[in-house]
Amino acid sequence: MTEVNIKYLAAKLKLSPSTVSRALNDSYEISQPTKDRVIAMAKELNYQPNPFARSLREQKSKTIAVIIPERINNFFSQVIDGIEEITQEYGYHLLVYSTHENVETERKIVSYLLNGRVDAIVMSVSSQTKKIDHLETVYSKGVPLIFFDRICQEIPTTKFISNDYENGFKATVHLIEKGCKKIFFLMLSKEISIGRERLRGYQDALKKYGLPYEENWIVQCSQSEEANIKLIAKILYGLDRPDGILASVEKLAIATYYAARETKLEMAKDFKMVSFSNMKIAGLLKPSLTTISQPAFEIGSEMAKLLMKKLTKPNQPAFENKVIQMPSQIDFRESSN
Amino acid sequence: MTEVNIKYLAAKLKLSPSTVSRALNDSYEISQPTKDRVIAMAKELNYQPNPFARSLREQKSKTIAVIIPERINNFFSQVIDGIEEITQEYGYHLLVYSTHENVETERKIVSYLLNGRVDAIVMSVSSQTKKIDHLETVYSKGVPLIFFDRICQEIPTTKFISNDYENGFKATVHLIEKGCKKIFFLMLSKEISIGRERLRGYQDALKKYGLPYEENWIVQCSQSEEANIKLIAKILYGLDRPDGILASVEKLAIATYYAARETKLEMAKDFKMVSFSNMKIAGLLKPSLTTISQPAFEIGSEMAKLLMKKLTKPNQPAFENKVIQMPSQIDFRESSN
DNA sequence: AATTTTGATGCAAACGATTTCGGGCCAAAG
DNA sequence: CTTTGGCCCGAAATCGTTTGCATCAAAATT
Repeated sequence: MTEVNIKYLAAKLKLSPSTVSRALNDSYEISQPTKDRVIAMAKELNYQPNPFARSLREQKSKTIAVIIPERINNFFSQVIDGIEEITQEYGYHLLVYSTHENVETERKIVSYLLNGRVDAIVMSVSSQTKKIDHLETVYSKGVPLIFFDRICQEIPTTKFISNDYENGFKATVHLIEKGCKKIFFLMLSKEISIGRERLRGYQDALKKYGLPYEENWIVQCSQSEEANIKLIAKILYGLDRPDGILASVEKLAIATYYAARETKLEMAKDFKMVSFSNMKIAGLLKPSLTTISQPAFEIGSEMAKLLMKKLTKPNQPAFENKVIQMPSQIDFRESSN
Repeated sequence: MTEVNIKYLAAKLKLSPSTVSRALNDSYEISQPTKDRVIAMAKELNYQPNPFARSLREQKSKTIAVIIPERINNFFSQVIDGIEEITQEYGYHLLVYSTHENVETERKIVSYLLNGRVDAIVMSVSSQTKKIDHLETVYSKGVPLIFFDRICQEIPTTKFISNDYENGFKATVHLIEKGCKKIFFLMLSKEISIGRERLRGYQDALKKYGLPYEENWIVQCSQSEEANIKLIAKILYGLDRPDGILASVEKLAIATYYAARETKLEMAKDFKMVSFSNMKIAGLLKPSLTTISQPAFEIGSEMAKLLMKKLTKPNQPAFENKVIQMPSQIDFRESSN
């Protein structure tokens, strides 16, 4: 298929393969006239270097793996757009995997990547991830690793999140100021870091305002959209029903819309809601949704910048063990008014 | 980094590398006891074959490129989910690229993939793609190629779309039956195939019902969200304003919501709208949106099945030059009622 | 004039896997 | 007793690049 390789070029030019290679890589050892000849011929024959031969030799792939829990989610799409924006400039490629919030899938994907297929991994862990030995393996193998959003605190590397604690706090205060007394907190799973931080903010806000709260106001939802709707509907039907809801992830806010519709309760009037979400059309919903949205694109591009620095410059140290917070934005809309 | 390779295994086992390779590939030439020993040792040392060495030798990468015009779009996300569902079973990897509707980016991406980096390409062309020599190059190089949604008719390969003509027709008829007399058609670009088919359906429906239509009812929008909103708002303000709108892509429907808001017109009452869209929450908008949604996941998985058949079985013929239509679904909601 | 330096290029060995070829060995068949 | 053929295995070539080292002429130095 790809007939034209370095050897072929060399034969055509009556040079040795090594000279051709060096000329193409602009080595100082090659004279300008020769370089020009080689480059001209390469262009003419439309020579494209074989990436595998190069990767094999150089022990690097110019490829980065991005692992996300789900694809149908604006936040993750925006993050990947941000990553791509930077990596494309450097000629890096992106292998994208979705775990579908499944740990087993996550483990399998990660295991595929331990053999040098990628130069680095950027990931957001699944909501079911509890045991983290597979992530420790990645780290111990020396594969550069960055976490974002759903981070894994135990691995000593750089992590990117937004100011979740602060926003959990602010959102809760906002609901309190709007008169809510019984604010429920919807979360996907206790495992995920992000949920925990947002929860802390929520709890501290209640505490600060001297509001009591019950253990069962913290609602653990599942992966099943239907089950979540049922669960939330049941809560909205309940005697002890909330007058405020803080949804820690977008999909639970959506489920709440459907649950409200089922129970014939009117959001904003019968109960108020704020959600963490990067949905673009939050303003078009009925009622429009008050959101806390993360700087997704920037998180992606910042991660990529860090990666490119490490991968393209010599003698770079390992990623520092630190958490970088990027500020979220709150947009107040009808659902909490 | 990755110390454990075939040579190392061979040394450990006091066998030759070739025997180890054969044992791992379950060759008939190797005795069962030897195979067992090798496999046990490989597992113990957690041997992972080097993908580049293998790709170099075998001239295949077990990687597929997916090129889409934008990431922040449920349709494309679902298609990729569908592709991944199948390819993951076969151990294939997905390189995902977004062109951001930019032809130049598309050309660049495509050129990266001509050197054997991927075993096949699945793509939806950008709305700006007019000249198609870069796609012809892909085809002539023999890289298996499948188009979907935004297809390129000129390349003789298999394409997947939904029944766009039919649905353009049906949607228009629906609007007519709801009493619309002046139905405008919003499209991104004349270049994209998908828009043209939908447009044909629209035109034929008008013709069938004996409704007149003006050339300027077909509105060419751009990539800029703001510009589109302004343009649509201007149309809604106009003397000759529509009482019905058919949006050929989701983002134009969204723009119409904002335009309506700006002009203080009430969708559904002052004008009706139907849109092609795979948005999950169309039902939660205000007013809820009547949509024609494509079987995105199935389109993805069907494409992947075809690909896997070609790539994993010997002596498979090239993809047939045909268009496969998968039926869309219309969901009637408030916006057209 | 003899030697060293420099500049430009070629040779050959990697990188890690697969595979062709061929070599023993042993049992069954001629 | 020779031949055939299956079975098990190893040596070495191969895929396309990059790179340490060798080469070799011309220029510079002593």
